[in-house]
Amino acid sequence: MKIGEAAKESGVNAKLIRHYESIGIIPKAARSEAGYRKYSEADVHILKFVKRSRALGFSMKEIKKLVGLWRNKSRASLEVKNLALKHVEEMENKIQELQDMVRTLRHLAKNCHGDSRPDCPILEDLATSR
Amino acid sequence: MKIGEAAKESGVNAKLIRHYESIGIIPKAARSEAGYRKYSEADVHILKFVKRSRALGFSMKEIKKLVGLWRNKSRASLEVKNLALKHVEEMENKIQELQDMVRTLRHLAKNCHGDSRPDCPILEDLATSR
DNA sequence: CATCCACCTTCCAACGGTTGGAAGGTCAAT
DNA sequence: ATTGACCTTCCAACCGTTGGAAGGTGGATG
Repeated sequence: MKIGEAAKESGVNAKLIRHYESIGIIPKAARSEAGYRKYSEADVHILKFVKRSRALGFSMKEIKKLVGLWRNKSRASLEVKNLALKHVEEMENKIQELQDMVRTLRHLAKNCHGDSRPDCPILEDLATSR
Repeated sequence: MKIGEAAKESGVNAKLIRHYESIGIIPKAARSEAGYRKYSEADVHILKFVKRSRALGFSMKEIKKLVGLWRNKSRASLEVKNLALKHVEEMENKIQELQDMVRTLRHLAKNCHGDSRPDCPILEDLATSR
């Protein structure tokens, strides 16, 4: 399988596949005589694994670990679970941050006329030191 | 006021102040004879405005607009309000995304022993095409 | 006056994750 | 023989921030 087909199969862009290889997320692909990268079904499987991990918000660093754990059949599930829960915690912190911002901005926007007049509580807030 | 003092006053790092100037977020600072940037209280005020806007999650592009609107006394509050509400909407989308990921991962983690055994529903999920 | 230190200057590069382009090689079909 | 679809590598961009290197300036000390 050449990279284009592996891309189609896995749903991961060919460019991105090369990138993942270059940063060591996935193993270096075997090469054909002409120098083309060759992929097996197992390789495609890894790519799908990476894609799914990205969709769950893991960083590339975390994914590197996850791929390692996945391929190591003697891993402890504790390690995976801790990685996942740490990630969940980070996402929850991010959510909290965003919600705070949304709350503040919604409040400010509610008190803003939103017409052709220039006075605007949003700008007033931004311009105020706290 | 030199850049260090302006940084302390505004809470914006000196390095970041230069960066903001270079990308046109804030006007080019006046210079002393030796070439040092000089800042007024008004400049510090702009820096605080930018800082506060960042804290509310606005992108630099949006902040550029906001600074422009703030300094333009004949602006319409509608424009500011729309900018703010568009930003709120984006943040709410992001929150939704994150919540979906958290929900999925929490569910997977709950079914994971989290001990020394290797079998792990989290990895199984990641390895499954959908 | 010399020296020291804290400050300032510019320029260049890195982080993460992805995407784009340029310039060129390879392979199959027309 | 030429086209066109694919592949290769390398380099740069996005965003916002931070870091370092290499050098100039200002004011206080010895």
